[in-house]
Amino acid sequence: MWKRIVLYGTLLAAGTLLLQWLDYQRLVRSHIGDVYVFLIAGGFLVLGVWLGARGIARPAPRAFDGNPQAVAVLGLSPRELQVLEELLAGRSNQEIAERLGVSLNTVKTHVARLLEKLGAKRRGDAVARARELGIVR
Amino acid sequence: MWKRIVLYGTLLAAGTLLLQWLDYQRLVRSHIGDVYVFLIAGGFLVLGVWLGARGIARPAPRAFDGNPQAVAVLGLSPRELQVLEELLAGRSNQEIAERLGVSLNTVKTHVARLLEKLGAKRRGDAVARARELGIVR
DNA sequence: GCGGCAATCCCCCGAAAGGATGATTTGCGT
DNA sequence: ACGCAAATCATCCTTTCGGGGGATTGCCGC
Repeated sequence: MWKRIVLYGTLLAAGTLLLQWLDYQRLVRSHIGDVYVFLIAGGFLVLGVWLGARGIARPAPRAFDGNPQAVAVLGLSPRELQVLEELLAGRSNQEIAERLGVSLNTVKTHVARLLEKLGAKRRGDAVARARELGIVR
Repeated sequence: MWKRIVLYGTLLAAGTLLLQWLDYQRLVRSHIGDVYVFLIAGGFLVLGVWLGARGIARPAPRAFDGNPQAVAVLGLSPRELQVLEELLAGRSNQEIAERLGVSLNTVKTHVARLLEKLGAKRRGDAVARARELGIVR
């Protein structure tokens, strides 16, 4: 983050210096000054396009943060989120139990709580809702 | 497309006129001219950011095709694809039967064929695989 | 016309999933 | 020290899924 700010700041400084230089040139030969004005405008336009493309377009492809807001509102515990990931992968309760190193009964209670917290009647339903809420990808 | 070109052209022309005016002002009161230079640079920078954000970032959210290749290779029938969509939504066999206007048994056979064609043991597994293959979103 | 295929429906049965509770342990904040 | 939430495991019971058959209809290509 700071790296990018420094980068952009440097670019701005460079652009400013360029402007100063161009301004000087323009004062010396004032007849062709309009050319430099266009160069300045074009240069900053290109710079802006570049910044916009990689700065603003970055968050456009949807950053999957796991949507902490929704998680907090629903009151999903860390363990339940883990189980939710397993559900997303289409695993059975038994598989989840083995992968998480807990008993089948424990997985069943976690799944049951996920179902009620997400307002779902089936595990597939829970996955679909979680995806809509942006909790999982 | 032409609409946008005309729009951008108009914006450029307006910016040029602004530049001309600012240039005149600068010549009159040459001491505060640097302020205008910064305004010009900033204005075009903002314009460029705007253009870059909505022009270049446009093709980023790529279209979803449904991956006909994978469907053909797996030999998935149209009806099976319909059922697959229902599975993605997390619906039960009974719900799917009602929504598609067929019997529960029919849905079960469709699901069973989807499972074997997708190499899945559970419906959730089938959904996960179909998503990986790009058949569904 | 016959073979193949998609789509439809049926039955049986075992396995998986879900609902309803209850209980224990552990860590965390007041 | 106490209360609370999370995590854990359990039991009993019902519903849903999935696997194994089998069967019919309609359409398409050879």
